[in-house]
Amino acid sequence: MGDSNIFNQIALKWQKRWEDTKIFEVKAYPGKKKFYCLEMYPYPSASGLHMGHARNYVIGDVLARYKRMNGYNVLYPMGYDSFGLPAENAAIQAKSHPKIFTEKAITNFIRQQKSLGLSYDWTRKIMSHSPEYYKWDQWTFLKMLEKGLAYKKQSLVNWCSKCNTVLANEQVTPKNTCWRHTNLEVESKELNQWYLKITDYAEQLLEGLDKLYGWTEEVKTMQRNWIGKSHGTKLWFDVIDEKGQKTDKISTYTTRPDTVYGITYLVLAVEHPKVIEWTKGTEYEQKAKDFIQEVKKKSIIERTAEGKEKNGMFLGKYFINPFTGDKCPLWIADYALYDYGTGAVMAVPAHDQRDFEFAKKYNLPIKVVISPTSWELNAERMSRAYIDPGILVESQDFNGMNNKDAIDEITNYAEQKGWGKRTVNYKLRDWLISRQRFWGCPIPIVYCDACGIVPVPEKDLPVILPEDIKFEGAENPLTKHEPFINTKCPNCGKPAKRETDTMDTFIDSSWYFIRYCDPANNTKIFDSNKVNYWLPIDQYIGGTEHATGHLIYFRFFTKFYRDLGLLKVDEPAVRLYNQGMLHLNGSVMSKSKGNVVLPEEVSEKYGIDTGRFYMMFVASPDKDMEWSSQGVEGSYRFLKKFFDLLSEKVSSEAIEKREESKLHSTIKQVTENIKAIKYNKAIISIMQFTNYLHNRNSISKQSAEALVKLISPFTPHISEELWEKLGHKQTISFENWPLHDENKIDAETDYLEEMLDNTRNDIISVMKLTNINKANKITLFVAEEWKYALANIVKQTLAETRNPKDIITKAMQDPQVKSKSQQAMKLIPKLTKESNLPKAVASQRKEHQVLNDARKLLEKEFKCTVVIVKEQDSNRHAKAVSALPGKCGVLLE
RNA sequence: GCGGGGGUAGCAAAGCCUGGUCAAAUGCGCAGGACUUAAGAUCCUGUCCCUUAGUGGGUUCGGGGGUUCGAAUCCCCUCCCCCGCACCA
Repeated sequence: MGDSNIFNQIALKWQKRWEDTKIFEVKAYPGKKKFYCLEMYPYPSASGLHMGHARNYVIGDVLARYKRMNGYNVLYPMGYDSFGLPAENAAIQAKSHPKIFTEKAITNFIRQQKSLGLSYDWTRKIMSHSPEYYKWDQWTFLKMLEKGLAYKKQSLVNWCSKCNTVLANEQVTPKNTCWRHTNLEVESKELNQWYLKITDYAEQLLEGLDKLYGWTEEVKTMQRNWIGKSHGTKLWFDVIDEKGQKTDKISTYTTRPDTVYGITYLVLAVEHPKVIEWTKGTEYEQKAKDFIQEVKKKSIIERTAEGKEKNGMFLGKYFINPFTGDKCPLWIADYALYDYGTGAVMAVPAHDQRDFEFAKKYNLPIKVVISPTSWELNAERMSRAYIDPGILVESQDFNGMNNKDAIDEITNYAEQKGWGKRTVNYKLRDWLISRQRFWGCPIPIVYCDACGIVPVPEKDLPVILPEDIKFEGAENPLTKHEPFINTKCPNCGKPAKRETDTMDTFIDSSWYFIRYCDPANNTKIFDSNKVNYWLPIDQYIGGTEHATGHLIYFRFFTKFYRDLGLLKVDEPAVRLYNQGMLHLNGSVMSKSKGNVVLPEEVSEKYGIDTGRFYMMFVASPDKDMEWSSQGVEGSYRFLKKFFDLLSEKVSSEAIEKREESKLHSTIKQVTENIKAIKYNKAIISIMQFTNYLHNRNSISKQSAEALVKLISPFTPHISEELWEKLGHKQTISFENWPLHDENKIDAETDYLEEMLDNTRNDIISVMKLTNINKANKITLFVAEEWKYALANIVKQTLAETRNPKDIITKAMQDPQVKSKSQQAMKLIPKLTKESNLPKAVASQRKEHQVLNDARKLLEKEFKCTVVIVKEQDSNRHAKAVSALPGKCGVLLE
């Protein structure tokens, strides 16, 4: 391989310098404005990172660099989500230790990330597999235990046979597969596991969403759905035996208490404990067991997909509907979910589609209690449930009531009678955190025959994951590691056994962003002062795929620490940015698909700045984009042009007015667009200004310096180099961001410059056409433009009225203006914006001035006399027209 | 079904919030030209259609309708694509 690219050499030079001078290391600095910019920390995969990952990091890096230049104390850290299965599986295969794989991968990640020029404060690096970090996972767990938020229970759980562990609800895909093995369905197992009571925070997690103004609606909606709050009513019914004796109670949850008079049966989920209880010793016992078996064989998706055929079975029991006194049958059915509500459903077949289908299949009665206003429902002839609003019928005292009102009224009535109670229900479930795997944070619990479940005392933390382990098969080697398992009960000192399950790795990522604020603290989880200074995260960047997992968990943890009094914020991140995916050859770039572009390739060929620039330029960072090697070439061409221009063509002359005007509007646009993370637009402004300067073949020092600053967040290495070439000794990274001066932006000047350019081109064209290469005199015919006519109208109208709309109308009535309405209207906003008369006049005056300037410039350029006459000066105009074919605006003499 | 995001010239992608300066930025691609022995690189010009030295005219922003002096932009209807949730009682 030959010499690497010049940009690459520059990149290496500056990366080394940044590292040597430690310029990106930060400290909490109370009183100084801060900005916390964070990308979701990665799992350090052995395959390293490709440009798709790089895109994500560059989005944050650009912002971090921009904020630094705006005087913010910027916290921009990186770390590794380094517990987890891939490393463990690799270790199993190689009969080695996951730590070895993990740390090797991390080393590689760091090397790659540094090569991207990311301005992280590397001293804050955290790795969740280090005992210094996971000690505080354990500490947090103990705190939760203390507060009653961690508990152990026997329950049906999701089990992935490939991962050989249980999974949280959030880790099961909608297709009911494991998130890591998307073609393997998860199984259901009944296990005794540790849970975190995230449901205690359901309401806060829901309400907090309204405060997250910097989150997309998409993610907030997903979280709302996931939390799944609904208002309803709990109703309980007396259960009777065949003789009519009351034997038990059953409670149900409904959002439709207005339909209680239409209940004709009740179904329980198969998991409901009452099923076994009630059928015990009856003729239904075996049948029920078989039915449950049958249902459990099916996957959750088979059971719960909408439209699936519903199956059920009568339980041989009845209940009394207290509203009507009717005796109705109790069933079990596969469509009832044990997880939701109370695990039992009061069935109203006339007004619920699922109940309707079930009733039809098993010939259960259908009773209409809500009637549409304009026609009559006939229970026998219904082909589907009636779920629209209507008027109550067959509902005793509530007959005739609008069903919406009846929801409230009937609930009141039920509460009065003691039959039911208003409740709020959530779909959110508690978080199952036990994992039957080795490579995770040990759960700090000891089981003692005498004392039961005993937490490891805080002083004994961390419970360390042993290094001398042997993998045999896929099983967690901790279960056979005697020195780990065998311990003494912290309570009574007798021999006891340690919990061998480890925690879900999402625990690690639930608070890592807090630890960054105080990463090396070994006396407590973090220092509150430091954390209160840095939090909340001002800009969080990561994929939408975490919407209902990590992004809920980290909010939960934040609220928990807040309740412990450790920090003050309610929400971890006020702004969340979801980046788009990078594609190659039409599909998402990924190692497993084999369609990756590596940062190394890009660096070698073009320098990494080119890659950064290209990715930020092609599309808005939140949109998916396609990698195109030709596109990268284009960016490279531009950067070379940019680099040459600023290295060689910087002049010492004072900045010209027009250049200054363009410079200031460029500063304005770039700044606004970076702020809004519309980097693509910011870059385009930079390109346009650069191209403008390039055509003029010179650039003032003022523009040069501003331009280098403006581009520096995107192409930091090249920018440092140019900054140095411009004679600066300090890094550009902390230079003041350029400010634009609105007064220097002069649209009028820009417009007139364009006009001058056109005129110049006209003259050249005419010269060519007439074979004249030098004219002594050039006469320009400038149209007595509609502008003046319009300005007059505006002036007049303004004198009469102050309503811009009137002006427009009046202008349209003027035949002269109307004929050129399209062009004429272009000027209207300018003139009417502030409805102020002097401005209209001023703009008129200015035009004359500039025409004069134009004349001078043209005279200089063409070395001749230039005469400007109004087009209406018809003599001269006629002469011009006759001198050349067509209508002529330029006459050469 | 519910919720979210989209459909713009050969391709990618701006513009839409705040209607007029929009035949619509920018990049890629393509065509022509300059330079060169040549290729590459670089630079210039063009790139919806017709016409022009410049101007100008015509038809465009998924489809249809409306509001307006004026619509890619606002409103209504409709078609298509993507993504989340989904028998949640």
